[in-house]
Amino acid sequence: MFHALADGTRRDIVLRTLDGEYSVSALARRYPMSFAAVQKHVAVLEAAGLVTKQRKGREQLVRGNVDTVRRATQLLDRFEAVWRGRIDRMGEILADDPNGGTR
Amino acid sequence: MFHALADGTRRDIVLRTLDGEYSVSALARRYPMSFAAVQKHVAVLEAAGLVTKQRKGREQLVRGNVDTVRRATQLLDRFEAVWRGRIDRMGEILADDPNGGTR
DNA sequence: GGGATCTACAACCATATGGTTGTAGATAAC
DNA sequence: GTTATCTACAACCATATGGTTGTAGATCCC
Repeated sequence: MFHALADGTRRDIVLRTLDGEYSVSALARRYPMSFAAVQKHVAVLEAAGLVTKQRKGREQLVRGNVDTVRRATQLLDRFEAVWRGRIDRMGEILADDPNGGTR
Repeated sequence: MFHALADGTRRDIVLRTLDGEYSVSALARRYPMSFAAVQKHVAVLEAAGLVTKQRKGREQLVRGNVDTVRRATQLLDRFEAVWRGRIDRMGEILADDPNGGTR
């Protein structure tokens, strides 16, 4: 998932498709690369669950999936929680032992 | 930055070093790979600003940088904000036009 | 001083990545 | 029916990635 978000074009595709539906070719027109390249990016995003595709006639509509974005956010929040835990423990040590950290 | 977070070993290193300080070799002992491999991961994380290194004698202490994690979180929050904007607009359309979406 | 440890970095390798072009199947438009 | 459009996928290429081993400079310990 982070890997899928690691590419700038893919992040942009997610942003666009969170804002509205786009066919793959409509997306491709917006980037200075071939249709096939954009198609691959969409496939990576789809495999990561960041977008979903829905057939509509001959075109395939791409929509961003906010639930997966939320899961990424939650994962990063857990990083911050670990950090807070460390800071809290440092506070406890200072509170328990007035001489903590000195010799 | 997302690229740096895209590797599982690197995410684990960030987690550990957010929780406490580790020398590079102390980190390396925890993973089933060579010291040099872990060193490279740390270098990638440092370049992305996700960890900082501080010399202490012959060892190099690695600390996670919560500020950068926060920036990643904020970026993802912006993704969700775009999504909310879309939903809000959809709500407005329905409110403005009772026949919206039908033929 | 001499040996052990920690780090840095280069060289190398297999595979993944991001891009290309080309071909082919469905669907829409005329 | 024929042509144009949208999509899928394969083949290919250059470069990046994640791993290895090896060498070498600092620092610590005896």
